[in-house]
Amino acid sequence: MMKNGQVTIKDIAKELNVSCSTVSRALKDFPGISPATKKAVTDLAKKYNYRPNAIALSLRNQKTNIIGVIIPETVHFFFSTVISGIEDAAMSEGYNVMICQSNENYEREADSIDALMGARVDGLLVSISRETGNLDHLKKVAEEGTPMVFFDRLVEGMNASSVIIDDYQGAYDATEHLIEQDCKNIVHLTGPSNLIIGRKRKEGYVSALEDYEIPVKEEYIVECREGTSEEAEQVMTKLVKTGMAIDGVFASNDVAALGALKAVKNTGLKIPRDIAIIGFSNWQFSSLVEPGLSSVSQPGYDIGQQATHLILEEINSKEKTKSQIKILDTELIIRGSSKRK
Amino acid sequence: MMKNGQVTIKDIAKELNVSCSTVSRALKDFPGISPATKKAVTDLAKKYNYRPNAIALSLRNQKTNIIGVIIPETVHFFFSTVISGIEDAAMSEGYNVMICQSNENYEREADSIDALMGARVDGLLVSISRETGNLDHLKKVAEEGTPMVFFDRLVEGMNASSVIIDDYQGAYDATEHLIEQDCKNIVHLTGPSNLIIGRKRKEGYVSALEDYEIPVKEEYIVECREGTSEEAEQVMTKLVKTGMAIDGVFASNDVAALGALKAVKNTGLKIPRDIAIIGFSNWQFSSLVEPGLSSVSQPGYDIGQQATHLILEEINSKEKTKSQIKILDTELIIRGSSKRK
DNA sequence: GCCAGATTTGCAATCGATTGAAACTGCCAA
DNA sequence: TTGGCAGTTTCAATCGATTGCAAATCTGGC
Repeated sequence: MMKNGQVTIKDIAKELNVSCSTVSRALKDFPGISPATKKAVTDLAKKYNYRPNAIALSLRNQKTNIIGVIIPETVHFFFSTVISGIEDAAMSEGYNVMICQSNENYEREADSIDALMGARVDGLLVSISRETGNLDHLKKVAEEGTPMVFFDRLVEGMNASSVIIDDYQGAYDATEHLIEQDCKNIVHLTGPSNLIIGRKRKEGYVSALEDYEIPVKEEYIVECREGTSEEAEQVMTKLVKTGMAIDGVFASNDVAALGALKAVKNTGLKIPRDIAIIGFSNWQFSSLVEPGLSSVSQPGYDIGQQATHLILEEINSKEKTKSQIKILDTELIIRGSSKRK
Repeated sequence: MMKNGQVTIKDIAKELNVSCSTVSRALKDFPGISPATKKAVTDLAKKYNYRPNAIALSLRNQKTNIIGVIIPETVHFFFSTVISGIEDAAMSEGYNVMICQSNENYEREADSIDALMGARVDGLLVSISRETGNLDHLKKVAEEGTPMVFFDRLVEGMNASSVIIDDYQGAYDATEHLIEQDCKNIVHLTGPSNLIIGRKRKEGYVSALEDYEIPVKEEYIVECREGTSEEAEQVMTKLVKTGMAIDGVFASNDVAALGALKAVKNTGLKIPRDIAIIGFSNWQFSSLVEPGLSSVSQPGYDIGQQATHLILEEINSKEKTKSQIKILDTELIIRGSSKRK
């Protein structure tokens, strides 16, 4: 009966009057241990519920079997699916996951990376915060030779593997879908303009219009800086009241799309008959509102899995692997808010 | 310029031709180090971005500064807010967090606990899976002296601290609110009956009716087994069509409440005038639907914070602390779906 | 020139597990 | 009696940081 802490090899060795080496080898099925000793050791280990001390192993092997994750916010549905994918992939390969959320804050992101590096994680999966402009903290990681893979948010200026969504294509598909529903005057509600994903989505929107020879007008592209439903509702209400021709809305996220949906409803116009609406990200609520909100689904779970596979590959290969960018496809989810035909 | 891994005290010692002890003491501002040596050491440490190896410290101090978390699923909004609370509280006290999701699976829960114990976490925060009946894996943890705190899901038969929600009171408040809005015939849509939280909510509903001397009728209590919006919509539509008097709905979760909301709308009845509706959990979408869905908010973030504070208390106290159960209050969130006055 | 006393630094053990090399134990044969 | 050879087991070093205690170095005074 022990009172304090978990048993160690030493405890077992002492009780059996053998050396630590013998216990270690007995547990590992090494040759050169007599069957009697082996049985005594394994029995006692089982009785005391012996677990190898991962800390000691980490120190010796210079390998922690821990993957560090830096993520903007765990409470976003999308990110929580990513975490789920990371978790599953890591666990099935015998790795644990240490998660730090940056709360979209640069300071905290840098501190978290420091903490994870101090913990000697074998690799880092990073989705940088919106605020992050300075890349020094990331460059240090690379210099010190710790593998790093970015997900969801591409970082320019770092030669590292990344797993991202094809935001451009997703936006193109969404816009094309509206065009196919006979929309000719499509508003694009963008997110904050400093994120690459926002720019890519705008590009997709523009390209689709151009390919269908629909003029791109600046006044149809409106920024929703805060990302709240209320903001989008106000913006959209204002647009409708100007009297400009509008028969479609492509919002760069579902929250904004929902705001637009409310605004349109309130003005008495019918969805999708008068104005068709589509969002981006396929949030949980998107299927639940009335009418169901069309959206572009991002495979968060897949992103997590693929990013984890990439980092494990880098961790397990001796020489430096060539960095690669995986671009995952989005999926168009069509619901009532945009289906006219 | 190093090519491989992070610098250690040894590297610095070698470069300056002093011993490891000296470097260690210089970095820790120990007395008895000459100013010149101290400066040389700290300068070099800074230059090489030296970070103490947490693994080595953990081994020596028998303390990892890591908190292990077992959670059913990270993708549930509620749980992700809990994680956020845990993360913030832990980080502010210098702890890291290792998260494993059980996916509501007993085997995986047991494996995860083993992994975390192997990693020698200083304490465990656990929300057990729905499947978990056998408590052996948890009892082992307790025997080995690792502090453990349960959250959200109470575990009967373990003498451990817990942080939970007052489901009974939340349900009581919701029902009382409907009564105060002059509802006299209140339907209760329950979740699957095997969860404790479901039973507690039903009890709250019944108590409120009794306290206001409203007869409790069995046909007004309907189970929604699957927990989907569609199921609730069907159930509710059927109920309304029977012609029984209904002027209020208390659903034990927001998804069911939303289904009821759709059903009522489709029958042409007005919300909240004809039928008032309130749900439970205050999901993200609840504020976004039309009309806004009243609900009972569960303080997930607070649960995470409080659970973390409890576990840190246990970790930092020498003698065994008395286990305590914290019951956090829910908050009634009143929106359009139930506000008649 | 030498020693006391003060200042500064190094040695060695520790934490738990692993592993190459060395050592020990039987046992049989020469 | 001893050499040799398996079959077992132990020794000692390692990983990185810390720390009590010992040792080295320096300073100044006589």
